[in-house]
Amino acid sequence: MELESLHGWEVTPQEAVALQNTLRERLVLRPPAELRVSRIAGADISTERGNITGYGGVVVLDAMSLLPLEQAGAAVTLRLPYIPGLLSFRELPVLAAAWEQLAQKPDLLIFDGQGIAHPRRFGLACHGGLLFGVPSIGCAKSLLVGTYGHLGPERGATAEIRHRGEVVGMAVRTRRGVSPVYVSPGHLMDLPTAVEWVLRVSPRYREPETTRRAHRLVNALRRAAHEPSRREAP
DNA sequence: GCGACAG
DNA sequence: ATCTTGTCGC
Repeated sequence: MELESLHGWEVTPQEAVALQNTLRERLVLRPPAELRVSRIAGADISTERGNITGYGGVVVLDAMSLLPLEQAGAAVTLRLPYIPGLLSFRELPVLAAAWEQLAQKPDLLIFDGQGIAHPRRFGLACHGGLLFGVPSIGCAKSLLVGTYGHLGPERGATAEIRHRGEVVGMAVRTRRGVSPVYVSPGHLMDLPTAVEWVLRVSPRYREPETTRRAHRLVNALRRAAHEPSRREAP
């Protein structure tokens, strides 16, 4: 039984921290031996300034062609503000609502945030992978913790992210001359496999195609709900 | 105590 | 993350 169901996401920041320290013990930082990725997905949310409703979405792509196969979206009232280190408690309720609508779950899920490159080694991708029971990767646009050394300018260049003496992730250059993305394992995943997949799904742009598709979906959902649909006008 | 701080 | 116009570069 998931601890989340016991608390129903109604947690204080203090309880959330305690929950992270407990759930972290369940992480498996190694991909299943039989892992075969044919469907790969991205998840993201979008909000308004007032921070009342969160629009979340998951987009599933064919792992080879990177073409969309299925997508699902949801709108949920956010319970927590953004608190560094507790992002999963803000985003997962709405992402879970979208995830449950998928007819066919993906083999791998990439989150827009950290995996174990986190103060308590339990970032969004760890929590989400564990909650959904799916191999997951964290791919963030900036660092939450840790530092890294020299990174070559060419696509494919990498540099280990270290935090408290441990390698927790990798800075990965997905496009020449552009700032890197920060990759770390979520659940049922290891760092080399995570880096390999992020590069594979980011053939042209800085961010993974999965993340880009999810980002576009949730922004469209938010605008459709906020902006009066002003289409037909005789 | 002071600064840092995914989205 | 969101709010926003123009602007620099391939």
